[in-house]
Amino acid sequence: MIVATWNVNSLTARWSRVEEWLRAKSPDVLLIQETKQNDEKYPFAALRALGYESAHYGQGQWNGVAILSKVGLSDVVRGFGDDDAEARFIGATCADVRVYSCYVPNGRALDDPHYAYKLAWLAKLRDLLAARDRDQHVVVGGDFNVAPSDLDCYDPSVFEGGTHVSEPEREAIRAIEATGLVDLTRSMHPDEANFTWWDYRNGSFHRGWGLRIDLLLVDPALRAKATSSYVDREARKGEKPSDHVPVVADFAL
DNA sequence: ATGTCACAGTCCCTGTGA
Repeated sequence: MIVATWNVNSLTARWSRVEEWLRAKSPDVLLIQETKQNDEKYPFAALRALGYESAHYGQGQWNGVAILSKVGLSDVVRGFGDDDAEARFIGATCADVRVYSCYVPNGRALDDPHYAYKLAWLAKLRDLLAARDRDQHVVVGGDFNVAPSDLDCYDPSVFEGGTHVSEPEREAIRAIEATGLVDLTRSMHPDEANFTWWDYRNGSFHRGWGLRIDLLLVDPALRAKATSSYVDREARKGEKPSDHVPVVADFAL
């Protein structure tokens, strides 16, 4: 079973790239972040024609997360069941694997209220995962907006005093992993940076100024069944790319 | 370090978010 996660930075703007990528890679499950659409605009029918059922938690202008599946889609949950109005979290069961698509808040700056919101959001995610059914495989994928270690950042000195690399953010990721989850890309490629995002500005992609902030966290038993994983940096090239690229994994289920 | 992209509304430019 092939599972991927991709922050598309507007499914409206990215539709032709997403359609092309789905045809080329044919993942069984794709976790999408930043659809920036409501349900009325979401391409349910076009995705069905490609063989995918969809669950979407949309918000219109900002955020928006989705789960696409060729292998079943049931028990959908949207959000954490609290009063958070931002559409950043959706879960479903696909082929007996519990999957979650996460769009973690950016944080903006360490002294910005959005940073406290980010840490609180990550704590809510940890609590949900700590209470999960341990008999079921789980994939927690998405844009975490945190580079878990210095290897995941092209130049940590540039980010000193900023978000994405701060110790509280990294501790929040470790706390999520401590519920019994493995960072799949890092586990399978311990020495490669494997950046997943490059700023649109400054020619960052061609200069190699990237971060690894898009993650697939899986339970150890599922990690043992992983046969391959890769970051599809080809998706950052060509016409109208997202600033993020897909992270893909194959499991022998 | 900020050279871009996407969005909505003020609507062909500007403010906001990333």
